Amino acid sequence: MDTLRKNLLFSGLDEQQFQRVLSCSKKIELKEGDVLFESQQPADYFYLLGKGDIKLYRLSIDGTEKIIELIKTGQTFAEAMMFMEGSIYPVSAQALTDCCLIQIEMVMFRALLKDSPQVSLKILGHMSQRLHGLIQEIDQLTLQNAKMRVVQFLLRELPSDAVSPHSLQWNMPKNVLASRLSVRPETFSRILQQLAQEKFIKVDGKSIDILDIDGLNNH
Amino acid sequence: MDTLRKNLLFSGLDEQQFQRVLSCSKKIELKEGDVLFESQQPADYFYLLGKGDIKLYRLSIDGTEKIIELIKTGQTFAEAMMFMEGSIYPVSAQALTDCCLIQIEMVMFRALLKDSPQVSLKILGHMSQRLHGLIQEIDQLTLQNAKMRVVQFLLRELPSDAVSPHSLQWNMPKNVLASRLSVRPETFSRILQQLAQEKFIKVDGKSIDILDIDGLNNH
DNA sequence: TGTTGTCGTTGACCTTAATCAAGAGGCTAA
DNA sequence: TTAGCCTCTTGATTAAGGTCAACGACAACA
Repeated sequence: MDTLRKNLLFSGLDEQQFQRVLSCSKKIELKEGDVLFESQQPADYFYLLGKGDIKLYRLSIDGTEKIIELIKTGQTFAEAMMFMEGSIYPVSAQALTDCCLIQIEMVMFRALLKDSPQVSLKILGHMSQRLHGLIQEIDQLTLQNAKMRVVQFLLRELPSDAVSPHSLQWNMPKNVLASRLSVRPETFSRILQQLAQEKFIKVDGKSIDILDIDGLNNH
Repeated sequence: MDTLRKNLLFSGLDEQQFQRVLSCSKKIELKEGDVLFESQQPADYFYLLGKGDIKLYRLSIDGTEKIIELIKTGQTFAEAMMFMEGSIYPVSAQALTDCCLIQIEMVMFRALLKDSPQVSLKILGHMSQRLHGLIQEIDQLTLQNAKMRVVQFLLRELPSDAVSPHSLQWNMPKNVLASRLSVRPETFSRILQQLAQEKFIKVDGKSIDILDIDGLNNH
């Protein structure tokens, strides 16, 4: 429950309010592969991920999966659905690794917001950011090609003060990254190989060395 | 200023609060083609469209335009950016027709929110919906092909109680619709023609008759 | 130790929709 | 009226990326 206290979202709360949040929270553990919720299910809870990785995704009719977002330790998710009439999850959530998370009742939390404008504003901030991110996503899907998307993705994974060379590492399979980027695994592989040939990166299993950040920036 | 009073967003305000909103609002008029704001510009205002049509769009480096959203009379827009640090517009806005709109100062309005949790909740609701819409958009871009997108678009333009046949009409050029759907005008034209051949619709200039709603629903 | 399964890569081929090019129709302005 | 400019459509071609199939690497495991 320490994770909860530390999360920015709740930092505007006084002790009493925080206790109220606690009282409608519950610890949840997931094994790798467990499904937390599915798209179109009623959205009664939102979550704070304490440990592990979660993927948010949508399925098409023919079963194809598109990962909308990868949630990492410390992030909250699904809180954006709290305010819709009907309020169903627009995505499904599945654990990529063993996870430990905190489940918070939306109804209770929403009630709390009436007394606490600061928290409302914080959530609004979160949602603005997510909105911005989604617009950027649409941008990339429509105005840029697959290679650009991969490049942008790599650049965004870098800390802002990174200098070449810099090493990146993932603990999830490459096809997950591919889906996140809306590219087939085969294409993802080919693009990485191409970037390696151009001496921008060096691929070695699940880690990628970024050799030339500036080079990547100019396509 | 009557438009303002009628908008749902402000319906939770008492007279005094409403006066505060008024005091930081201004009426704006645009001619067709006028640019209201551009992407990356500091976001100081949000807007309520009283009359006309506005397009929100992004430009790629090579000048290609992708319309993110078409705003119709009565809608508010850009209010989602109110809560970002830095707070810049993620899109550009241009008038498709002569417009009449109300500009509201974000700083002032944001201050108001601290005293009025109901309005905060309303805005949160709005943003949830927009978020949901964007996710659906990504869904359509990645999990569906161009024809499906057009079909979904047509279906969504129908009022929920519509029965076949039903006539739809636009006052904007077809290439605007095409960009909204992330399809080239040529492709859009071909798809409409194809749907017409399949007897699902009948195209006549700027109006389209939907002949078979059920047929469209099953692709 | 081999067996099985997953993951990643590679090659050959195919499909979708973009691109390029041309022309038809409509509207406005001179 | 014609000229010029849009918008829209249609046809031919192309390119990006998806699909399919095969295979090697590697881990888990009996």
